[in-house]
Amino acid sequence: MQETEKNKKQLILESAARLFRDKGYAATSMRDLAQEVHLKASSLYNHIASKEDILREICLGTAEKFLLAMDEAEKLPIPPAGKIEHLLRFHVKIALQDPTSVTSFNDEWRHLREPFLNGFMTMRQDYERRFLLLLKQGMDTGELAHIEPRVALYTLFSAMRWLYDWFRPGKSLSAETVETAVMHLLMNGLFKKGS
Amino acid sequence: MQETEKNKKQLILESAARLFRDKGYAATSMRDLAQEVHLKASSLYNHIASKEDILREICLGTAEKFLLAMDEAEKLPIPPAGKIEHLLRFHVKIALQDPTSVTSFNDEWRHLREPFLNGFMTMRQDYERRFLLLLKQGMDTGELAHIEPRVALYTLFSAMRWLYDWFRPGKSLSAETVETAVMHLLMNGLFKKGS
DNA sequence: CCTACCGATCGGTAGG
DNA sequence: CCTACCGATCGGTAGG
Repeated sequence: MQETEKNKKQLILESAARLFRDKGYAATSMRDLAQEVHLKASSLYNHIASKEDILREICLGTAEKFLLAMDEAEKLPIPPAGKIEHLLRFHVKIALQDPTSVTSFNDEWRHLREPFLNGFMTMRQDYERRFLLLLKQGMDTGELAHIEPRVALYTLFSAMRWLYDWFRPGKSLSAETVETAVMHLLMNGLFKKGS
Repeated sequence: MQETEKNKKQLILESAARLFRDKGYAATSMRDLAQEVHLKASSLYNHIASKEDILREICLGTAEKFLLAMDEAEKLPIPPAGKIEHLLRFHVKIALQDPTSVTSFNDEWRHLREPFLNGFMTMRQDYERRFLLLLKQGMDTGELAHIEPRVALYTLFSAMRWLYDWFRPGKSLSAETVETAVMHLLMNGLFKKGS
């Protein structure tokens, strides 16, 4: 059945994303993954073409989500700084919603081989280029501080990585608390404001 | 000879740190490493006890460097916010000086097994606990903005990770430019100051 | 420091 | 979806 076929594949992709985040792509065996979804290793190949194929679907799927958010942000009828804030909040939200896929996207994409590696890097560069443009525009309008734009870009992206890698919202730190605190730190800095 | 013995081991550790950063610990084979230092795989074992032993030396050695910097910072005759700035500048500096070891420290430590895993985590937690205390003190004195301290801690640490992972200072981005820009962004935020 | 080799495990296939 | 199995590669050892 098409239906179950699809659900099983989705389950495999989700289990793989979790294993890749927890142990890393290279340290995750197809036998680990098979056990997770209650199959023998050989049966996985009825649903996916190869181990790399799984990583490819996760990485390209996540890249598409980021690019869609960028499309949306660019269309907003607000100044550049607002678009950037919108995107950074998206980074926080996706980190809390789908942390496993985003960790593969961030940390494991280097295990892709050509031609997928190139396709992935092209998407990533496109996102970075457009984000960089928004940063420069925000600096030109005077909304944003004049900080070397590439350094700002990578520092902002990097600042979220603990959210993907291992953080899980819980009783002691809620999703709201985290979003508020992260945004405040990145937008206004650690030092108390005042001129 | 003791002298050459030591140099060779140091060379192995440095080559391993570079391979672990570029390919990951699990994807780096002892044969990869042997080739890098012009030996056969079996000869590596005259210098090191095991693959995990290499990772352990890198991770614990780096942890010690961070703890030494913390000792220093705590002794400075300045307010807490200054100590934090001092430590963050240390994070930038070590990222530019020894990026390979710090990447293993950050990304590959999870491949350690007991009892080393526990020893490593204890050192890391000690560093985080002391950094957290400085943050809280800085907020109490009114120097630092009131941001959820643990979120601030992990966001600050995470913000540097692109420096370790893949950045190399060069003609287009010098070490000075990077340090200035990163510190400005973290201390004062992306938005232009002004009340 | 090397040659020769070990058992274990890897991703993946054949065939039903 | 499974059993049975493949060649390749893994970390590491024996012995010199």
